Amino acid sequence: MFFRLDSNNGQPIYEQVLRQIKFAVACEALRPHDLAPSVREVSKSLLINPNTVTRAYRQLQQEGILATVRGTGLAVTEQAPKQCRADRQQLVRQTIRSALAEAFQSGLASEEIRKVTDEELAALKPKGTRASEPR
Amino acid sequence: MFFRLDSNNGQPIYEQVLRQIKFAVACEALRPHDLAPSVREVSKSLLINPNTVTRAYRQLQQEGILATVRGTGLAVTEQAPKQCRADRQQLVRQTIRSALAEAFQSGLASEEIRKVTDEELAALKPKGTRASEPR
Amino acid sequence: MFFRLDSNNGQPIYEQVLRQIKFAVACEALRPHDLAPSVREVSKSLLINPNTVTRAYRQLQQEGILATVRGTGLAVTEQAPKQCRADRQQLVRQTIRSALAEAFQSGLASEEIRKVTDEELAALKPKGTRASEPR
Amino acid sequence: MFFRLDSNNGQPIYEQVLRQIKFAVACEALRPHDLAPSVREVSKSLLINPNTVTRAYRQLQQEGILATVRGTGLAVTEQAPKQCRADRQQLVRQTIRSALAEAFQSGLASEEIRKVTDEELAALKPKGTRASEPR
DNA sequence: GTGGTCTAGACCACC
DNA sequence: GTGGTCTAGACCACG
Repeated sequence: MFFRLDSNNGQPIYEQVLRQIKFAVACEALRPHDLAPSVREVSKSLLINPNTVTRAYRQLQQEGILATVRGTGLAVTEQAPKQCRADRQQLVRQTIRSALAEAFQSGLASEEIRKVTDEELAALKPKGTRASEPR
Repeated sequence: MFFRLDSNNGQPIYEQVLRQIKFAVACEALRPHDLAPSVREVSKSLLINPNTVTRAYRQLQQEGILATVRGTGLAVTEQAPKQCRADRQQLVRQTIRSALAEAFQSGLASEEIRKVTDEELAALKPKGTRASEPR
Repeated sequence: MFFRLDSNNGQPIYEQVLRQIKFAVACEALRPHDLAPSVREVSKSLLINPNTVTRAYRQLQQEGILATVRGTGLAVTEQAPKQCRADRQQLVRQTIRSALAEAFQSGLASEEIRKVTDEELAALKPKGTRASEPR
Repeated sequence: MFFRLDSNNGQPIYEQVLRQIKFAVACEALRPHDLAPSVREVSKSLLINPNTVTRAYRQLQQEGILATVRGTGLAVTEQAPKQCRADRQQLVRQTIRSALAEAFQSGLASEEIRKVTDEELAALKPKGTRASEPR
């Protein structure tokens, strides 16, 4: 597994791990009955404490994304893909909504917000589009 | 003063107070040499701890938005309006940027992000159409 | 608060804490908007690690029983009482069900199970009834 | 052999195996001097790790239920039937006792517990009425 | 004072 | 090897 941590962007590490697992499930990099990478493995490769990984995994269990197979590891559940895809949708929507609401509340007209959003989107796009360019 | 607190939306209370002062300055509800409402007044009307207000005011002093007038209170500085307007711009931009970046990073295509953004903006508009009225 | 820990009965400590909070809510010893005893307080009085308490409290938050009031503590939610009462019912039922199922599966006739259950209930009763006897 | 595993119901697999052997002895499906099914056989038919079966068998030897017959396998001992029947009794009793105790401790009156127990027993009965048939 | 996060390292049961 | 629990102690932001 190839995790990346953005340390110090305000997001707790355990949550970054959690999201990346969900993301992997959403893109079918992890499928039902697959084992998630072991706690020790993740903690070693990311140079973080096993407890931090455990915390992410525990929450994933509570959400029904992972389930323990004793002595074996944590397996992706059958329902996980559906749930993770839904999650991603909702998460993104929520984030955008609150950002826009904040912008709005701070007194900007919606046209201005729109303009800013378009600019930022344009600034972001290149990185993602380049992927389909010939190398 | 016309403050509103969204308790528990993740934003620290002191920061909400801070922003609203800045906002008031940006839209000229507070002008240079006006006195900011007293700590006591704010804390009583918002039912929050005076320390919290103090903290917001302290930071506003550090940023040069407010300045003490001995024996009188905290007054808005001459440079404050310019600074607050700039701040507002930058803050909003930053917030939107990171929200979009997060959306992007979570694997959505920029068209999808665009769509979601437009929907959310439309949902927000009704309440705030007033913002585009002539001033 | 007067918590009791049955150490070494197999139940994790964090879960015992969790249950006792739920129980307190169910009996209205803790009501909505009350603050749960602080992490440090509980950990000191039970001689357990703060993290263990934190874990219980975190789960109570996830279940919507408690909610953080920042810088203040963890408050019982409005919905908590209903939820805790339901929980208790369901928990007990589930425990009994699986015990009986196990008994059944191990080859006992239901009359035998019935007999054993009655005996055990009788053995348990005195402790609870004695409380209303004169001392 | 007619084993069934409830994976992930909280009971260790090795213990489920162990119990089912004991059960087989208790109901005379396995009699003294019979050979217990081989580790290989069991592990293959239940799709579990041979070590897990070995562990169950090791404990059965320690309890004197099984004994090695060199070059042949593990045979049921003479004393086994008596012991297994006693075990079963005690196990069931213990399970029921702790379930009831938990129910009690969680604040229910014994009448309520009684009611719940009866309901659950009734719900269980249909499947197992056979248990009261003459043998 | 409050909770939230993280690290370090221990011990356990299970496979 | 796996996860689960617990301890000890640190640092942070918030009120």
